[in-house]
Amino acid sequence: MYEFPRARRIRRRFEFVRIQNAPSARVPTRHLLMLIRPRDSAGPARLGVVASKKVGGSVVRNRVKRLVREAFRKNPDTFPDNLDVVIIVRPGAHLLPAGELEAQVRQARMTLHRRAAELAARGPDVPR
RNA sequence: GCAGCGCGGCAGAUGAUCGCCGGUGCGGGUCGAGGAAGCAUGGGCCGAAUCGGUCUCGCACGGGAGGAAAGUCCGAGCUCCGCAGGGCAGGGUGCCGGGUAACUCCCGGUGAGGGUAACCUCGAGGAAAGUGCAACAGAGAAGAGACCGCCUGUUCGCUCGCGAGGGCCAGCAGGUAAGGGUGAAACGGUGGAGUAAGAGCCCACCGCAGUCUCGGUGACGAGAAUGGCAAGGCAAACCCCACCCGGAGCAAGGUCGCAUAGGAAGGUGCAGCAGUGGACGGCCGCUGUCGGAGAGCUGCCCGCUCGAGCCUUCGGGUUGACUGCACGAGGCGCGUAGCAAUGCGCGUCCUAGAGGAAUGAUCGUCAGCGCGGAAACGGGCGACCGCUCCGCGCAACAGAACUCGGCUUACGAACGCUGCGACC
RNA sequence: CGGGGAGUCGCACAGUCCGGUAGUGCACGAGCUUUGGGUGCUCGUUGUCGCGGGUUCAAAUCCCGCCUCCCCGA
Repeated sequence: MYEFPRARRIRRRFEFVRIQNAPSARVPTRHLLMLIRPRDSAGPARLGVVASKKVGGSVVRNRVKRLVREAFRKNPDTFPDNLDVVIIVRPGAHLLPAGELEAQVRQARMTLHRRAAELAARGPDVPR
């Protein structure tokens, strides 16, 4: 149930670039910035995490990315199907107490679903 | 308790649940090869077992970051390019001996320097091969120098004295490196003797130099007699001497797949002669020779080889997969040689391979350290310490990207040693 | 991951090879010129030479070790 296989990750550079340059919607939280865009083919939501060097050294970046993936994995109902999500990590996220990052992800659930419904109504492939 | 020094080792352990990565095995799907049996029967249809590939899914088993994985500062392995020969550049290293695949590394020693000590630091060859540099200050900065001073002679003047003669100021000629002053540095140091004043001119001690003897593989050390001061500083200035060094890097390189198409612009160079073959000429091919831009010999030159194209810019395509890629100068244990670094022998183990990039998350339990508190217990003459329990806090630096050997930098607790202080 | 380059007044750069004085332009401040501003002229201020060691009498410069930033790549 709570899985995170390769099929649910964004793994190509051009995919990252396309989502970041032309996102369909942006959902911010205090320490994260989520960019979403409809998937090319149907399926569950896919995730890609971006952590720049502003966030910290390689140890800090890897740790934050793991925490974000864990939050994505444990809350599959937060992210609607047929979406690509790129989460950009903001500096300071690694200093949060345990569980706080996951709480931020859960808080974004309503917004994500509303935006996804708007996109479905507007029709596919309408970049913002 | 405070301050400091050092070295090798460690880098929390364990359980549950949910994940990630790759490996092995089994099973399902898929693709390919295969062709049994059957149907039909001159070419066909249908396609089981079995084998292999690949991705995907499921299950099981066992594995999954570091001492620095970091900085990329050295050295190697490995790969490709280059390699007839000679010369010149260029770079690196620099006490001695040993270790090593190699090193700018390590170990042991010598010398110099620092510290009360534990201990630490050193690019530590050559300045009598040559060239160069030393601002400012100072009289003088390299085999120099007389500014003040000291001393002698002499001239003029003044002055004391009855006189012989003396004193002072200034000039001139000379002696003098002891004193002052300048400087980072002033051509041995201290003391004595000596002198008009002085001076290694002479003497003692110290320093220095080459010689001899002894010890040591050697750097060097110890001693002896001699010389009689001559050789100043800087080579992380050029340099000399000795030794070493091709260039690039796993985005190296290899295999497969996909795609584009011999594109455009600019610059620059050239093809002659003779022989011969295609029956002959044009034309083409081959051989020889003259000329020849350029290319190669990964810095340059000589020299050699090739030689009709070469150079620059723009434009176009692919932005995949596998391999290299993990058994190695390998780890651990024991023995052995050695002061040690390390070598040798035997046994044993297989121990990460990702690719927007795995090794994680949550919750317990037990350890570790610090602070505070507590009744009892144990040790000590005592200051006090230990043990137990409770609460709170802390738990660093940091993430493999071809692989090793070092160096450097970052960092937690413990351990050993040195000095000082307080208390008993 | 690998290869290369640069750090000097507030800004942009010289000086570094071959060691002794840190300089130029803009900016800034003051004065003159103008009714005032601008322009022009004169004068002036401003530096841990990225950081820490070492060599030297003396270091921006020579040597070593760090830090930050930038560029390149099949």
